[in-house]
Amino acid sequence: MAFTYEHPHPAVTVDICVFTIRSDELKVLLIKRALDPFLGSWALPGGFVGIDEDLDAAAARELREETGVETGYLEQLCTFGRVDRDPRERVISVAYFALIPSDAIEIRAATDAEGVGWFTASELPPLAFDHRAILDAAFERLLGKLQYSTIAFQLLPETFTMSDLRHIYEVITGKPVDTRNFSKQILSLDAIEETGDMRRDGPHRPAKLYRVLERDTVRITK
Amino acid sequence: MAFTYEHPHPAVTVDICVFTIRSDELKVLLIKRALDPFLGSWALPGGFVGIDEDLDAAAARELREETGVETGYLEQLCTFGRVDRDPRERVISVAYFALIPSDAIEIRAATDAEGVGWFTASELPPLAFDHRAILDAAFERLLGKLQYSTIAFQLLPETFTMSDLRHIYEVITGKPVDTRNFSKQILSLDAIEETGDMRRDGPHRPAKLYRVLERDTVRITK
DNA sequence: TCAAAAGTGTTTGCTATACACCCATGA
DNA sequence: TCATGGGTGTATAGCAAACACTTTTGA
Repeated sequence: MAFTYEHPHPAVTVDICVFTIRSDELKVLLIKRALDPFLGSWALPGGFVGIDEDLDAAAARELREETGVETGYLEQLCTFGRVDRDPRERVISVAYFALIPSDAIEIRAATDAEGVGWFTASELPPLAFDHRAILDAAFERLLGKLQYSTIAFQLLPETFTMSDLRHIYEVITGKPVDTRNFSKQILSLDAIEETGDMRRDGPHRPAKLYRVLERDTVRITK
Repeated sequence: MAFTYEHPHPAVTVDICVFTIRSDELKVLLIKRALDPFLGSWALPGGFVGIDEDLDAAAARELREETGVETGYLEQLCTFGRVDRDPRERVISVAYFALIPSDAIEIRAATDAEGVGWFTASELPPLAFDHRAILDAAFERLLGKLQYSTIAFQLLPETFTMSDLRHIYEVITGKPVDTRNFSKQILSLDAIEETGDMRRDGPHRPAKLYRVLERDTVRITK
């Protein structure tokens, strides 16, 4: 089957930067390319946008196919369209930025089977196409939004401690965060509530468990 | 001539939200459509991306063709790709956001000749396609960046007074701005300098003229 | 001399930061 | 009882906001 147009049309793809926190590190989902060009290279998950598929839907589909995560935070990042970014044909890629809770990753992507892997954000392998530039833009967005929105909550499991949350900030910014100021500031947002339960996990005082009030809303706080 | 692909390809366009300040109002550039669909409707300037043309270059070309402005501030806004946004075929549009100084508009677009017009941002006519949503997103971006960057300077002519600059803020936000706090705040950015000249334009004390130090850089200030 | 906009400092309140000790538990 | 991380309050500094009068000019 062939599709013919009067004027040349570029191909349009979505590429998704999927972040999560695991083992005290910010992780990025990459897949190993099974086709030329860049066969064998690591790359962002993504693919062609269906001709009858919305952009967001295409990104959500790819996210689901690669991680098994149905929902999760997804926002459009920006569009990369340099003429020479793909050696095959003109490809314009709409990049997305996704965050998923650390406990939501299904086995498919969590195991390194089938050329899918989670990489520490600061230790990435060489990437195919301009995917390194896309990831850099995504990380910058993440770092920015951390400061003025509730975006970090998207990385939390159902219940969590104040330390878990503080840890997310510390891991992403790479800087220690003052515990007293942090909990004051977070609690003043009225965005989380105590579950009433505690977590006991070591030779120390148990930690209060919290849950996020509006799980699927990211609020601007400043 | 025809172009054939194995899989269906969408068309890709750029649409540009061009803002300027004139007559104490925020103005938006619109063009009257000369073709179906939406023949006779007002729409954002824009058009198809050349198969060998970068996205930014396509946006700059459209800006030049419609306003006669060679440079000017241009940034990618976001990409609109709803399946049904164009009744003809699948069209994905990369939206851009442009600011031009109030004195830089060439006659071509400044006169209402050939179905090109500057509209007050708060009094827009019905627009073709999803262009109203694109403009809303652009205005939101403008309002946001006004607060934490030097983006407003892009709307200034070569030399200007402190009142001119304050006026830009007042027109865009719709709120009065305190003159004393404003000049303190602006001067502390070290982004403008006095030219040494004054502007005398009425029965009142003359105003100092300033110029922007780095005309083509937008700096994040917070 | 009057009307109109330009220019300029200080006070106040709030937000952000710095900082240290006791608590509850498991081993 | 000791080591470990959890939990909490206060004092200070820096930034943002409120606020009014004098200056210079053209008519």
